[in-house]
Amino acid sequence: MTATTAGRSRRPNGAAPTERRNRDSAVIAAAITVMSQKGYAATSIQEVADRVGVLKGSLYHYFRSKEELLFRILEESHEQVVEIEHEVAALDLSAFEELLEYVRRSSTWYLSNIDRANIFFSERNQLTGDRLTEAQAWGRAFEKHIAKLLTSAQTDGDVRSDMDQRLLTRFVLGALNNIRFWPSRSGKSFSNDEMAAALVSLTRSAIAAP
Amino acid sequence: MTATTAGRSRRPNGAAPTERRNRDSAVIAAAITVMSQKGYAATSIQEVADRVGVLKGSLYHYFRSKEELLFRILEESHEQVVEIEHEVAALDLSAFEELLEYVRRSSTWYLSNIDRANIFFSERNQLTGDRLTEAQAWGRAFEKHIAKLLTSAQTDGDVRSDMDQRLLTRFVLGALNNIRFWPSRSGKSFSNDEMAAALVSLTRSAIAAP
Amino acid sequence: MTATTAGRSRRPNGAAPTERRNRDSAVIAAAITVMSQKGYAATSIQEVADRVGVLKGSLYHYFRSKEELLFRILEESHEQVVEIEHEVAALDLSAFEELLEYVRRSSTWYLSNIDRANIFFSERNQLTGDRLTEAQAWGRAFEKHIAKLLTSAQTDGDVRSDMDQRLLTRFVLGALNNIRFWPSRSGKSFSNDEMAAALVSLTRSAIAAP
Amino acid sequence: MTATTAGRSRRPNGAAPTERRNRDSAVIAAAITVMSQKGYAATSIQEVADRVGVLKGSLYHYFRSKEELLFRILEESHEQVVEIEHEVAALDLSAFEELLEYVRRSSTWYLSNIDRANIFFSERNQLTGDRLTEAQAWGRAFEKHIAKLLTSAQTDGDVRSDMDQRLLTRFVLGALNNIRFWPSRSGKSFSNDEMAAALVSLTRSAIAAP
DNA sequence: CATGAATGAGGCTTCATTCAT
DNA sequence: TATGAATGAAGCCTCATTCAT
Repeated sequence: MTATTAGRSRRPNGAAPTERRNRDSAVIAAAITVMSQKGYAATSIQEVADRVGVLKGSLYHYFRSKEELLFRILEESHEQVVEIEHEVAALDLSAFEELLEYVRRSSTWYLSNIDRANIFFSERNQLTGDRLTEAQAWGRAFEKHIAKLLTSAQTDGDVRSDMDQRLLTRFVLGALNNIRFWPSRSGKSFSNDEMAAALVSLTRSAIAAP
Repeated sequence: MTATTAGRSRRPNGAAPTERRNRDSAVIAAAITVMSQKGYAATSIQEVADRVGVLKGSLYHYFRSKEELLFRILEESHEQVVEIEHEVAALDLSAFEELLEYVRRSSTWYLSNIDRANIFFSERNQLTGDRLTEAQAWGRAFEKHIAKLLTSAQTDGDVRSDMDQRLLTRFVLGALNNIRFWPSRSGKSFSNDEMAAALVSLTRSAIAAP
Repeated sequence: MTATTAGRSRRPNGAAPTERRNRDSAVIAAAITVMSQKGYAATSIQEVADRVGVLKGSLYHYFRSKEELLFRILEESHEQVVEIEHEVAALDLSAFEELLEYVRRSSTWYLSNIDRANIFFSERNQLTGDRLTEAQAWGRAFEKHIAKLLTSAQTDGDVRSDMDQRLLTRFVLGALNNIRFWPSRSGKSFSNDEMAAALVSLTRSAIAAP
Repeated sequence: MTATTAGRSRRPNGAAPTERRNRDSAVIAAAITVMSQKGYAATSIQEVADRVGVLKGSLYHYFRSKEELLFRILEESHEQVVEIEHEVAALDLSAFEELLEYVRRSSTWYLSNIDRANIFFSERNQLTGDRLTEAQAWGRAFEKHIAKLLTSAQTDGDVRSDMDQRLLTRFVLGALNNIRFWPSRSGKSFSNDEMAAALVSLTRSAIAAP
C-alpha cells in the first residue's frame, strides 16, 4: 500500500471510471497468465498487449511500468492471502486448529489461483527499490504469523516440542507454498479440496505432539 | 545427455586440459551465482563475464549460447542429484528408510548448493526445444523414483495407507524442494545437518504408518 | 501571417467569446512557461495540459498541433515586438536616437516577458515548412530594420563609420537579444529599467561616433 | 570531471584503444553537427548513427546514454574554453587588456567551432542531476572570471566606473556569447578574425573609461 | 467543450551473438 | 584463447494525435 500503485492515468476531476475497471482486470488477468508461464523477466509487454487485444503502448494507461504491473499483481494476491488470515483468525479456534485451518484455506486459494500463486512466490525479487522492500515485508509478516501460531500451539501442548519452532515454521510454510505444484504433474486427478485436505492431514501428522 | 552438450572441449593441440576446466568451471560458477540471484532471464551475459573477469565475447569460447550455459548448469546439478539417488539405493535399506535417507542426503546437497538448487528448481522452464524436453524428463524420473519408494513402503506397512501415493509423493517432494529456502530467513542459525535432520523427522512423522 | 494560424475560433452559436479567449490564453501561458524552461522539443503536451488543469486530448480544441501552438506563441511575440518598432518609429526621432529608444523599449519587453523571449529566440528553428519560412522572415525583417537605422545614423554622423554596418548590426542585435539572460544570474538585483538603461548606455558608447 | 564520463566500454585489462579514438571522435563530431542543428532533445540517436555509418545500438560502445554524450561534448568544449582562459592569463596583461584579449580569443574559438558553441550555450540545461550541477558550475566560474577582470580594470581606471560591475559583466558576456550568430546571417562575408576584432573594438568602446 | 482510451510511430537502451584481429 | 567493435533484434516506454461518447 505504500509503493506507487495509485494514479495510473491522470484524471484531474473525479470522473467515473465505468468501463475502466473491466479493462484493468483484463490487463491484470492477461499479465498473470503470461507471467506465470514465462516468468516476469521473460514476459514482454507485447505479449500481454496481444492477449488483451490492444497495442503495446495502450497498456500504459493501466500501469506506469512493467514493474508496477507486477507489483499490482503481487499486491492483490497479498491482500487476498491476508484476508484469509483474518477470516481464520476470526474463527476463534485453538492455535493448532487455526494453523491447520489456515493451511487448508490458503492451500485452496493457491490451488484456485495457481498463476497468481506462482508469481507471488517466484517473482517477488524482480521488484526493486521501495516496492521490493514492501513485498519482502509481506513475506516476513507472513512467516511471523505462522511462527506465532506454532509457538502457541506448542505451549498448548498440541505441537511437538522436540523441535525448534523456527524449523517447524519453515517446514509448514515450505510444504504449503509448494502445493501450487501438485496439480501440474500427472493428469490432474485430485480436486482442490482433496489436495488441501491431504496437505492438512500430512501437516498435522508431521507436527502434532505425540 | 541427449541435447547439445557436446562440442565444447575440442583440444586440437595438447594444451593443458586443467586450465581449460578451471576457466570452464569459473564460468559456470559465475553464472550460477548470478542466475540464482536474478533469475536466468534477467541475467545478462555481461554480468557473468564481469564476474569471471573476461570480456563478454570471450565467454562464447565456453558455451555456444546462453541457453546452453543454463542447460549445462542444470545438467550438472541433475547428475549430482542422480548420483545421490544411486548411492542411497546401494545402501540396501528398506523402502521407507531409503526414502528418508534420500531425503536427508539430497536436503544436504540442496543446502550446500543453494544457488544450484535455486536454478535447478526455478529455471528449468526457461529452456526450449530438446533441452526443455530432456530437463522435464529428469523431473518426471525423479518423481517416479520417489513414487516407487513410497508405494513399496506402503506395501511394507511402513507408510500410511489412508492416502493416495501420488499425494504423498507430491508432499514429500514439495517439502524437500523447499528446504533451499530455509536458511534465507531469520539469521542462519541452524547447520545444514540440523535442517536436514529436521526435515527427515518431520517427513517421517507426516507419512509414517500409525 | 501566412501559415496555418486561422481556423481556431469558429463560434457557431453565440457562446461567450470571453471564456474562450481566457482558456486560449491560459493554454498559451502554460505552454510558454513550460517551453521556456524545457525547450519546445522536450516539452510534452501532457505537461501543458497538467498546468492548464485539463486533459491532454482537450488541448486540441485550442490548437491543431504542437507546432501550431509554438507558432502561435512566436507569432504573438513577434507582433508585440513589431508593435514596439512602430511605436518608436512614430516618435520621429533621429535615426540614432530611434535606434537607442528601440533598444530600450524592446529590452524592457524582453525582460518583462522573459519566457516569451526565450522561446522567441531559441525555438524558431523547431518550426517546419511554411511556418519556419515565415518565422525566419521575421528575423530578417527585424535585422533589416536595425540595419537601416544604423546606416542612417552613420550618414548622420552619429554612429562610427570605421566599421561595416553589418558588423554593427550584429553586435547591437546580439547584445539586445541577450539581455534576457541578465536577470538569471546572481540574485535579481536590478530593475528591468535599470538593466535596459545600462544596455542603452553601453550600446551608445559602443557605436557612437567618436 | 566529476560526473560520469569515464568507463564507456568495459575493458578489464589495460588494452590499447588504437583505432578506438578515431571512432570516438567521429561519434562526437556527428553528434555535434546534428545537435547543433536540431537541438539535443530533437536529435535522435538514430540520426547520429546514420551519420557515423553505424547501427543505432553500436553507438552505445562510445557512450552510456544520450545524456552522457551531450555531457561529453559540453565538457570538451568547456575544457577548451578554460584553456583559453589560462593562456590569456599567462600573458600578463593589464586586467583591461586581458579581458579584451580573452574576448578576442574566445570569439575566435566560438566562430571556429560554431556547432560546439551552439550546444555549449543552448543545451546545458538539458542535462540532469549531477551533470547539470557540474555544467552550471562552469557557467558560474566563467562569469566570476569576467567579473574579476572587470573589477580590476575599474580599479585601474581603465573601465568606466559609472556602472555596476555586474551589469558590465552581463553585457560583455552577452555580446561575446552571441558572436556565434554573426555568421549565420547574410552571406558569410567576414573572416573570423575580422568579426573577433570588431567585437573587441565595440566592447572596448562600450566599457572603456571616458 | 471535455473526456480518456486508443493509436501508431518512434525513441532510448539492452543484449545475445558474431567475427576479424 | 581473448578481444572489443559491430550487429540486429527486441524491449520498455513516451508522445502527439484522434475519436467516440
